[in-house]
Amino acid sequence: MIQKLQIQFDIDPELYSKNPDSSKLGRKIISNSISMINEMGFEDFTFKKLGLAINSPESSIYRYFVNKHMLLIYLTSWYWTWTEYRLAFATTNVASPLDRLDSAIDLLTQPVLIDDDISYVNEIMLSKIIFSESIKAYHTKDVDEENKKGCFKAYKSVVNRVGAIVLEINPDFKYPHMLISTVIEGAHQQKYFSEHLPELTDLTNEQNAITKFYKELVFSYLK
Amino acid sequence: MIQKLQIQFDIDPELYSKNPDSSKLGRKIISNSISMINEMGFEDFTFKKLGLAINSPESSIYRYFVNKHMLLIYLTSWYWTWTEYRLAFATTNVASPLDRLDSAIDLLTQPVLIDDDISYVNEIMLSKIIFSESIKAYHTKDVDEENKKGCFKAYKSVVNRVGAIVLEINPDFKYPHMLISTVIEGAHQQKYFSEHLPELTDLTNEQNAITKFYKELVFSYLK
DNA sequence: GCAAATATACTAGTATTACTATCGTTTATG
DNA sequence: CATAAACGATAGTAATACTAGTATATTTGC
Repeated sequence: MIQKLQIQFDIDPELYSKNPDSSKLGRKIISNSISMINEMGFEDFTFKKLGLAINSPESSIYRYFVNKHMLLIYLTSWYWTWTEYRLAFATTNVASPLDRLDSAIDLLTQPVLIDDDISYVNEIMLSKIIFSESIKAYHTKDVDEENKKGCFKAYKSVVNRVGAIVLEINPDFKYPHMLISTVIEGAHQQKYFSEHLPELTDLTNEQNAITKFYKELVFSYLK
Repeated sequence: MIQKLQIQFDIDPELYSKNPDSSKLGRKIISNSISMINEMGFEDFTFKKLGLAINSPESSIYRYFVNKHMLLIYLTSWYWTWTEYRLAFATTNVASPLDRLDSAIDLLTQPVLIDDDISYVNEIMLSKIIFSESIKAYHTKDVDEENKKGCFKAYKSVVNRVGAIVLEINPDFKYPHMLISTVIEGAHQQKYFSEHLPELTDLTNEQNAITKFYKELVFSYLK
């Protein structure tokens, strides 16, 4: 029998009170919160509703995360840790940095379409959450504190890794991090705009217009 | 005696319950909310606190705005209406579309530094709010409804106007709105990152790195 | 296989937020 | 100067975001 390899990440213990990966309830919290946030949006999602859905009291969920905001940070960290793994996989053994950057932009600007993991984390839904809600993870009054605790380490690491490819292509380039964070955040926003404020984008019939736009933008700048 | 011209905008009546510009209390609500949101951030700002600050009961503020979110939308609309006016002023009688786009990017990527209006709206503080909090005006579960009501008309109009300059430079360009909304939102975010998550940017000693970055990005793409 | 530790369930309760309602008084305006 | 509109004062509600305490399972270590 073929056993699919289950990806295991060590998420920084600062991000939770009790490791959700260490118990049945914890895993239920993660998988159900992903589908619930996806359905109703982060604002309408509450620990009370989650508790109802998994038949556990609110107070039990608080043992894992001090609040729903830390849960969102946990989910985003999981996503970026996983994405760095995907990036490494997609770019090793590719000699040309231009090709590697091209693959990286594909990964960063498109939501996940297939869930090839068999864990309790649905990666398609998680990536949707990242595209539509991740900005709420760091755009709050507590950013500085949370940043000190390392809440955004995984995201910064991804930006760094792709920024390094940019520097391989053009070692004198002054703004590698700005460029990559503009692409990532821009792609998330353009996707959101296309669904809710289409006048701020340019919807066409072509597939992957957002990816195409950011590739042209990046490569014309780097040449 | 020289009387400075006071700029008057008609803000869409859909955005308020009672026009704050029509009464003393209304103007106090606007000017005090701008300084309070600036000081404590939008999340910590409440109508109760505002009421205390201006010595009026919460319930009186609700007569002007159904909630604090609509007040934020009012403020952003005011800003974008004013910015379109500034754009028009900065670009009329400039023949070259390249020069006009250059001026437009200056306006869109830099916070306001001088308040030359003598009204109850402090434009320096308002522009700071736009840079740091405006994303919260449209990144909510109620976007679609609010969009239908016209809450984001002023913003879309600015994106359109600058997008039109892009098309003058390159009539075949496919993504004028994407490009401009990327610049605007990107500049806001990079400013925020530089203050809270500097690893996502490239802070240098140079002045106006963000403006420089987006100008290079845009003009290299359009050529 | 059983005691000790740990995890979870159940219930209750608090502070704050985001409103809504009512009514009396002040202020503007024709 | 009457009358409508605006504002102030007070009270109250539902929901959210927690915290506390105690009872009951479940795991684990010997």
